[in-house]
Amino acid sequence: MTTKDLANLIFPNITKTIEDYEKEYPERDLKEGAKVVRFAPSPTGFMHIGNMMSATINYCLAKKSGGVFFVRNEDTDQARTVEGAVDFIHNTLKHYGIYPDEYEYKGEVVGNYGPYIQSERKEIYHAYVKHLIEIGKAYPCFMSKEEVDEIRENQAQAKKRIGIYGRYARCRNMSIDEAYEKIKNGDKFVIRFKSSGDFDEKFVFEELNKGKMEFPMNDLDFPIMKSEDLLPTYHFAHLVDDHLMRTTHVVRGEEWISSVPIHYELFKTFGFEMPKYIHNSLILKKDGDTIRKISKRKDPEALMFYYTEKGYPASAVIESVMTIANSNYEEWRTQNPEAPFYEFDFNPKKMSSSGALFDLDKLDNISKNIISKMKAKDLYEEIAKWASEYDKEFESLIRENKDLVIGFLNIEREQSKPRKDFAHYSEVKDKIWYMFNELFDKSDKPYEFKTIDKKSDVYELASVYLNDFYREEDDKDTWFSKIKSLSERLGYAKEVKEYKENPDNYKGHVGDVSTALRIAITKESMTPDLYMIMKLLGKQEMLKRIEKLQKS
RNA sequence: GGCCUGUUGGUGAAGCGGUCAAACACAUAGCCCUCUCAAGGCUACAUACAUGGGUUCAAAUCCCAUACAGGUCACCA
Repeated sequence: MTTKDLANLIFPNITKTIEDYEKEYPERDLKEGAKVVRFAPSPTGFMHIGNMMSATINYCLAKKSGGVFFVRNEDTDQARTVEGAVDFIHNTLKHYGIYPDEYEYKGEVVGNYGPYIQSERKEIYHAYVKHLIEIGKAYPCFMSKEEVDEIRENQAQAKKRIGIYGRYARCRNMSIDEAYEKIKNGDKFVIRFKSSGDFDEKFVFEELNKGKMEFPMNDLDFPIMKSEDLLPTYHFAHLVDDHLMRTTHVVRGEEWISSVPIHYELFKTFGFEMPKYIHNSLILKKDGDTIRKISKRKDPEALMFYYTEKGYPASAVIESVMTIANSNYEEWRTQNPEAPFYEFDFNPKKMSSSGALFDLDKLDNISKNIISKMKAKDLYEEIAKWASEYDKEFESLIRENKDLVIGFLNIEREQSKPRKDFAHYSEVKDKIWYMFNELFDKSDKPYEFKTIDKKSDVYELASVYLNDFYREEDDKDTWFSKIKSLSERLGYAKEVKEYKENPDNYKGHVGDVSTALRIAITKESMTPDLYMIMKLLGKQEMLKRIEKLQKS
C-alpha cells in the first residue's frame, strides 16, 4: 500500500490535479501594484460593524490600486449557517455603495475565478487534499472528539502546550495499511496536515500593520478537512482559495494572527507565494467600567441593522468606520471634502494597532455634517426612502405635503454654515411634526411658558398679531419690526438689552413675545426660524389653528 | 499554561530620539452672537505618554522586566 492508494481510496472521483487548477486559474493580468482583495464573511451571523470595516478597507485598497475586489461566501460551517445572512451581506454592501468586481449571488456568477461560494468548491479542495495525502503531508486521523478533548485537558493540567502535535498526534504514524483498512471499514476520520515544523525554530513574518513579527514554527497537525461533510477547515480553504483566486492582500480580523504559523507552513508546503496580511483590530465597546469586544447580542450598534433602522446616511457610517480604520483619514477628508472615500490611500501602518471603541457620538457628529450639506430636495428623498421602510404613516404624511416638507427642510440650509439638527432620519419626525395639521391637532403637548402662564392669553396675543400685524408678503426685517411693535404695544421691551437694563419697566421682552407666537402656532417653544415657519404655514392656516385652540 | 499583540486626557488619536510643559477631532463646560433652537466665533477642560529599571548629553519615542488588557491554542470562521 502506498500513500497514493490511500488517496485514491478517500477520493476515488477526484481526477483533476492541482496542476490542472493552476492552469484553470492563471495569474491575473493586472497592472503593477494592483491589489486583489476579498471580502470573505461567513454567513453564520448578520453583518456587523467589524465586517463593514473590513469591506470598506478592502474596497479602498482595490479601488485605489486599480485592482479587484471580490466577495467570497465562506460557508464551510454548514451547521451554523444563518438564513438570510447572505442576502443581508449583499444588500448591505449595495446600500453602502460597495460594489464587488467579482461575486456569486442568486445563481449569478461574475468573474473568472469562481465559484465564489466555498461549499461549491469541494472538488477543488479535494484535489489539494488528495495531493497532500499522496506526498505524505496529510493523513487521516481517527481520533474522536472526546479523545482530542481529553488530550487537551491533560495538557492543560500538566501545563504543557495545548494541541495535537508530536506524540499527541496519535494517527500520524499509523501505517498506511492500517489506515486503509479502517477507512474501508467505514471508520470516521478527519484529514490532518502532517506538520514538519519545529516549535523551537522561529521565523520572521512581515505583517503590514504591525511590521515584522517573530513566530515559532508551526508543529500542529491541524485538521484540513472535516469528517462529516468533507468540507475544508478555514485554514485550508484560505490556502486554496486565496492562492487560486490570486489574492494579493488579505485583510482579516486580529484573531487570525495566531494562525499565521499554520498558514505559513501550508503555503510553504505547496510552494505558493503568501498574500500580504493586514490584521485589523477588534472594535471594542465600553460596558460600564470594562472594555470588551463589541457584541452582536448585547450591543445593538454592532449589527448593521441599527444604522439603517435609525436612518443614518450610508456615507456617515462609512466615514465613521474609515475614521476608526485609519488615523489619518479625517485629515485627508478635510483636505478632500468631496472625494469618494475609496480614493483615500489606505495605509495599513496607520491602522490602529489596539482595539478602538466605536464612538456613537462621533458618528452623530459626522452624520449631522453630512446631512446638513445635503440639498433640501435630496434630503427629502432620503427621508422618504427611510420612512417607506420604517414609518409608513410618516411617509404618507410627507408625500402628501412634499412642498411643505422641502420648504421646512430648506430653512437655514443650502448656505455656507447650515443648520445641523438631524443626526439621522428617525429624528426628523420629532422636529417637524407641528407642520402637519393632522399631527398638530392630535398633539397633547403640555403648555409650558412661565412669562405668560395662561394659555388663553397667548392665543389672544397670537390672534391680535395675525389680524393686526402679520402680512405674508413682509420680508424678514419688516416681519421682525412688526413683532417689536407688538411687543411695545403690549408692554414688552422691543430689545432684549433694554429689558435687561430695566426689567421692572416691562412685562418681558421681544423674545417672550416671539416665544408666545411660536407656542401658539407650533406648540413648541423651540423651532427653526419662525419667520420661515409662518410663511410655510400661511396666514389662513395659522388663524385656523388659533381659532381651534381658543375654542378648546 | 504556551504563543502573539497592545497600553498617550471621557473617546478616536498625532507623535517614531531633541522643536513635547504633547497636535487635531469628538464629547463636556462657559462666554459672545442671537426672537427660541440649531449653527457660528472665542475660551476652558481634562493633574494624558501603565509602572520600574536601563541606554543616551537628551526618551512618549530605543532596550529589559513587571503589571494590566486583548487575541489564540475546535472536525467555528
